[in-house]
Amino acid sequence: MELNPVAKKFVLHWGEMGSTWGVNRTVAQIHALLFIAGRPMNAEEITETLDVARSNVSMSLKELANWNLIRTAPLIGDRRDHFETSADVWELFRTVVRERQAREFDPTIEVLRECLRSGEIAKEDAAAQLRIKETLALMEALSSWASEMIRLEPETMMKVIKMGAKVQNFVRSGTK
Amino acid sequence: MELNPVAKKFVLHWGEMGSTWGVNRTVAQIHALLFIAGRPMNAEEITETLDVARSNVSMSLKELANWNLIRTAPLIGDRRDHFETSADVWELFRTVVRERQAREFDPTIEVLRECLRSGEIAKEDAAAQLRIKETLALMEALSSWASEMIRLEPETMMKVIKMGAKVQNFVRSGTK
DNA sequence: CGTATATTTCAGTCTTTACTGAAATAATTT
DNA sequence: AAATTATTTCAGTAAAGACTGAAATATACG
Repeated sequence: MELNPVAKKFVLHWGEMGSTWGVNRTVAQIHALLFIAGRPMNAEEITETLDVARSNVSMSLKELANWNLIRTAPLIGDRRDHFETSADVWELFRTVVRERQAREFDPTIEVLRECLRSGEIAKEDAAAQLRIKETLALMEALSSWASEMIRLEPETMMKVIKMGAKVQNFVRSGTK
Repeated sequence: MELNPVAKKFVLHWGEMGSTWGVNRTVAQIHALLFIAGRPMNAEEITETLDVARSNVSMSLKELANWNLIRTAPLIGDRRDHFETSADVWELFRTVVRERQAREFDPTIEVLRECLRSGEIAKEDAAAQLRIKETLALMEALSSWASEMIRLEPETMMKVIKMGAKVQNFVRSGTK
C-alpha cells in the first residue's frame, strides 16, 4: 500500500509520539496505519507499507493485541490473518486510558499502600508519611474517576469534557 | 543521607515508573527523593544518597528544572545550590499535566491541523480525513479541558474528581 | 589575584531496547 | 503427506539512551 503524503505524515508523527509514551515506534506506526487505512490489513502489506522487517510486524501486532487495540478480521477467500483497529477514536482513547491505568497506576497505588502499611518505619518521619498518603489519595481519586469516565458513552463523555471547568459550579455550591 | 526502607522503596519505584513515562530513572528518582525528603538538598547529598555520578545529578537537576518541578533554595551559610520540590502533590500533578500537554499534545495537534490543511491530497480518502478530523477534535477537547481543570484550586479539583461520573447528570439533562 | 570550592560540559562507555534475518513451526492446499 | 504458504521465535546486531569520569568553567574566599 502506497501512503499518500498526508497519511505518511500522520503515521510517522504517531510513531514518534509513541516513543514519548511507553510504546515503541513500530508499534505506534502500525496502529496509526491501521487507523488511517480504515480496513483490515495483513502482516505482509503492513511490512511493505512501513518498510520494516516482517518479524518486527509480527511482534508489534502481538503487542497491539496485548493493548487491546487491534483485532483480527478474517476475510473470505484469504487465509492470511488480517488486522484492524477501531475507527472510533473515542473507543481507542478509552482503551488506552484503561490499559495505562492498569500498567502504570495500579502497580504504583499498590506500592504506595505497601509503603504506608509498614507503619513503624514510616513513623520516623511523619511528614514524609503524610506526603505519601496524599500521593496515594490523589492517585486513587484519579484512578476511580477515570474508571467511571471511560464507562460513559462517547457522546456523553464529550459533553462532560466540553463542559470543562463549569462543573465546578455544581461542586462549589455545596461548600462554604 | 541514609534512606529508610520505605523511602528507598518509594524512590526506587518512582524511578522505574519514570522510565514508563518519558522521564529517565535518575531524573524520577531525584524528584522522588526531594519530595520525600521535604527539605532542600544539595547536589552532593543527592549524589551520595542515590549513588550515581555527580554529573548525572547535575544534568538531571537541569532536566527537572526544565519540567518546572524543582526550584533552587539558597540556604544561609552555605554557598552550594540547594534544590527542593513542592510538597503539595496537587501542585506537582498540575505541573506534570501542563508540561506533558505542551510536549505531547500541542505538537500533535499542530501536525493534525497540517494534515487537514493540505486538503487536495486528503480528498483522495474522505474517510481517512474524517478520522483525522475526529482525532483532532478529541485532542483539542481534552487539551482545553485539561487547561481549565488545572487552573482550579486543588480543593475544588479534588471535589470535581470525587464527584466523578455524576457530572453526567448535569449534561444529560440538557439533551434528548 | 591565587587558591579552593562548586558546577557544568562532553567524549567515551555501558546498558537497554528495537530491529533484522534466518531458521523453526504451524496451517492449508493439492 | 508433500509442497506451498503463513507465522513465530530468537540469537545476533544495530541504534538509542543513560551514565560516568575527567577536564573545563564558573564562583567565592582569603
